[in-house]
Amino acid sequence: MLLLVDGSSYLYRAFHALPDLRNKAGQPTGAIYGVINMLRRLDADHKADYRAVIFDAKGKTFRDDWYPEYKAHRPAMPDDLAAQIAPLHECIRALGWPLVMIDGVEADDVIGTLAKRAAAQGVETLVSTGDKDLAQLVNPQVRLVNTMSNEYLDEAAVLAKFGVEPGRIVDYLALTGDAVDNVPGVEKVGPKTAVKWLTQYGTLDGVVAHAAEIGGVVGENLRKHLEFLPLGRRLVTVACEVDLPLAVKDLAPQPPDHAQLAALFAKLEFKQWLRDAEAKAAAAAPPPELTDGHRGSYETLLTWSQFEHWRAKIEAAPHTAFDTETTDLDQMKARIVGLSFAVTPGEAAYLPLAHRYAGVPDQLPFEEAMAKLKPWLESPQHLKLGQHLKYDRHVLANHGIELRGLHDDTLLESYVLESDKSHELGSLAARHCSLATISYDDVTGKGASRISFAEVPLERAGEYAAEDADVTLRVHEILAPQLAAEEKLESLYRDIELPVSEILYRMERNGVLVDVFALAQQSEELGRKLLALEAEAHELAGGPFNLASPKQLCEILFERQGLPVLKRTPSKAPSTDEEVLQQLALDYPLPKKILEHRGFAKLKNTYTDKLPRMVNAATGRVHTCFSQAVAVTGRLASSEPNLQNIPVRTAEGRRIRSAFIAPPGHVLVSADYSQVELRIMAHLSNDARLLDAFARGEDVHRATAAEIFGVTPLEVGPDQRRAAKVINFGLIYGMSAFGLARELGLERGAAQSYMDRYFARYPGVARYMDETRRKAREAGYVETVFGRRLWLPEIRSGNIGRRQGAERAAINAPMQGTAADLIKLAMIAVQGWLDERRMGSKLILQVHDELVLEVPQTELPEVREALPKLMGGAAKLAVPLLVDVGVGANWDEAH
DNA sequence: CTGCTAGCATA
DNA sequence: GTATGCTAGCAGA
Repeated sequence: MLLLVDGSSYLYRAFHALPDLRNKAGQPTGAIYGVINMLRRLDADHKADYRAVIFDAKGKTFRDDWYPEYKAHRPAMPDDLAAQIAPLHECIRALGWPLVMIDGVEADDVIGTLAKRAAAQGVETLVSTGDKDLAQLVNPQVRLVNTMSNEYLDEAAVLAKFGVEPGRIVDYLALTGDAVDNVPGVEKVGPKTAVKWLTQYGTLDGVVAHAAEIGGVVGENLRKHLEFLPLGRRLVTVACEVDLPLAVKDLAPQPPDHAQLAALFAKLEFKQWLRDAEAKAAAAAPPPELTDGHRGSYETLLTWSQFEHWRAKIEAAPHTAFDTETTDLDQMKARIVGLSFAVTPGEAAYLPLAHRYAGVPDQLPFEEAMAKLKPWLESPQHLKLGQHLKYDRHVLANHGIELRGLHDDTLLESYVLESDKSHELGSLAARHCSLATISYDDVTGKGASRISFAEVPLERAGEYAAEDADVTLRVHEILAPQLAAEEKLESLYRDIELPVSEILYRMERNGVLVDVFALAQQSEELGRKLLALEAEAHELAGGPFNLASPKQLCEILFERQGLPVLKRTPSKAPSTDEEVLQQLALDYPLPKKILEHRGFAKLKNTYTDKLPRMVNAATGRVHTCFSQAVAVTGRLASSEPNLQNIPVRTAEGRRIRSAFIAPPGHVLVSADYSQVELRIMAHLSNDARLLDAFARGEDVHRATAAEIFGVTPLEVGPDQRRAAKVINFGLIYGMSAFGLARELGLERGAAQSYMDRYFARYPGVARYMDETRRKAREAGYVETVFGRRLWLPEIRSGNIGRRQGAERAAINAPMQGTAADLIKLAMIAVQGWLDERRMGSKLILQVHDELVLEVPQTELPEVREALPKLMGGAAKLAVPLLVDVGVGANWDEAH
């Protein structure tokens, strides 16, 4: 398909139709905006094999020779329009549209000629124009579209619109005239009369032949105009045989030059398109050339004299990047294989201590070397930096060494600067230093054939390990100044993340005691229940199938039993998720069994079977790993095992929770913030009514229900409170009326009216939501109360779904993120207090708004009293922070 | 053996 | 309708 755009016609229309846009320099930009906008729409709507934008060129045309008055009445082009032509042409070319402008030939004639040639080659043409004259070109191979009104004209549509088919449009125009081009028609003859005459007499020639028969003033006018009519007809006829210095095949779309577009849009101040172009330019740009010529001064330390030389270096250095190589990725089990150090960029050393393979060269004796390094590693005065030092801290602890002087961690530097990017050292090296690094997988292999680092040949190991230390130092030297330039981010990093990293290390090390026997017992009971349910399900299904297979389940439910499909998965398969089964269970027996089976299977497979296997043989406890740099909002994540999703909602689930126990003489204490995200919403939005509700210590869901339903708090019924609770949570998640309706089982309109009433009663919240979306759009990020930045790269996406997703994340992130900051501050306060008093109580878990401690009985009164104060006082917000404390022999009781 | 989907546990 | 991590099943290597 050939797509031809009548640039001249749109340029004039955009200039007059659009408001007087200007950039800061005062240059007019409205017409450019209008035309580009249209081209972008065309681009999105049509996949053209060939395309061009055609403009009138300067210079006289053959029509001027025929008729000196042609277009003569036109006022000179306004300066503000003339000024937009050159930049518009640049934009069009940068967009990858061939631009055609031929001296002495009008745009219409270029279009007509190209369309005709295309048809001869069997190529269909779509002409985008705002000019009705071009209707004469329409035929089975040529259509018109007015991209401003989205009106398409094929032959039938031309007939319907004008009353004559395309072939007689020139006759029609000769009669009516064309005011735009100053071609006069018959006086007093408009569309109606022209069509009437043409219908009656066939063609213009027919009309002329019968001119004498037409009565009235218009007949008189026609006869006066007879002499001019042939010229008029020639003037309005588009020439389809002009000489063109190009062919249809020259009009293939070019790839857009996003960098050039970004430069143009920046100057014109088309901000949204600028973002888009920048993003695409970045994506399209060849990745920066990565250098790996930075090795060379890497030394492998195999003699005492080499060792002492480097020991002197790190003793004297203001700070040293260091890294450990180990036997295991499990931080509680890993043993040291070697250590690497770097003090100046490009210079690093690897100290191999425990490589074991056939023919390995002699290494320095492990114990002796570690003993000599221990004072430096434990010295708070000697500053260390590294990548993910929490891991190295564990590894050293496994050898009885307590790392001190931890000054910087590139993982956390990167996380605070750009939480949404990868913080893996190789990515940091590529992103910030344009360095290609050796990956761990390259060195050890991966999957089943992965070898232990101890088996990696010294030469290869030395390259890899020394490079790690070197690159860590280089990345730090790039990131540290970036942090230093942003006071809040620097404080977030140094005053929150670094101290929290140490606390997390201690929590992981503490671990949590699990009643393995109780879990085993529960596993067995669950196993029996599962078998029974499986048998019943097979009975109901009329044959055996795997209840855990959604695919097989679909077959049974929707094909064999013919149950209605209520929902589909993103891949269009019928969904069998909990919501669907719950609905089906109202009418059929099998879904109920599946639901029960699913629930028990989840508990058994994920928890009661797994947790006992995660108990560390040496400590007898479960040691989760808290990830400090994976959640974009600033939250922690827990894995291996995840102890932040231990069941709590069902009785059977809580039984698992009750297997998390305190050792003899101790209790578990759980302290959680009450409705912390809603309180943060009150703080951020500064909404008077919401602040007041919290200040008075009201039940906030009840208060919300009273406002929405227009009753007193005492009159609020349970369903009303429940609805208000859903709304309050929905607000935190950036929910729409659609989502609310689904959740509450209401009509969309009813949900909307709830939301309208909410926002009417809490106008500060409405304002805050709008403001947050605006800020996200303009800055590309939103912030927590403590200045943590949450980047939203998709907030300006052209894809509506992605953009709305980013908007919801923008609403949620400041609340979730502030809550995350807050509990981190609380952890620092609590741990500081425990340390100061040399308490035996230990922090063992954090679950987003809850801290769990293992507390000696003797310390219970003190801890119980202190926790709410420490956590509640972690930050001064515009609302009180309420903390609920529970105590028990196990986590379930404490909760 | 690896990567994907569906489903589900938590805040 | 936000943020995570983990499981089983399954398809393609």
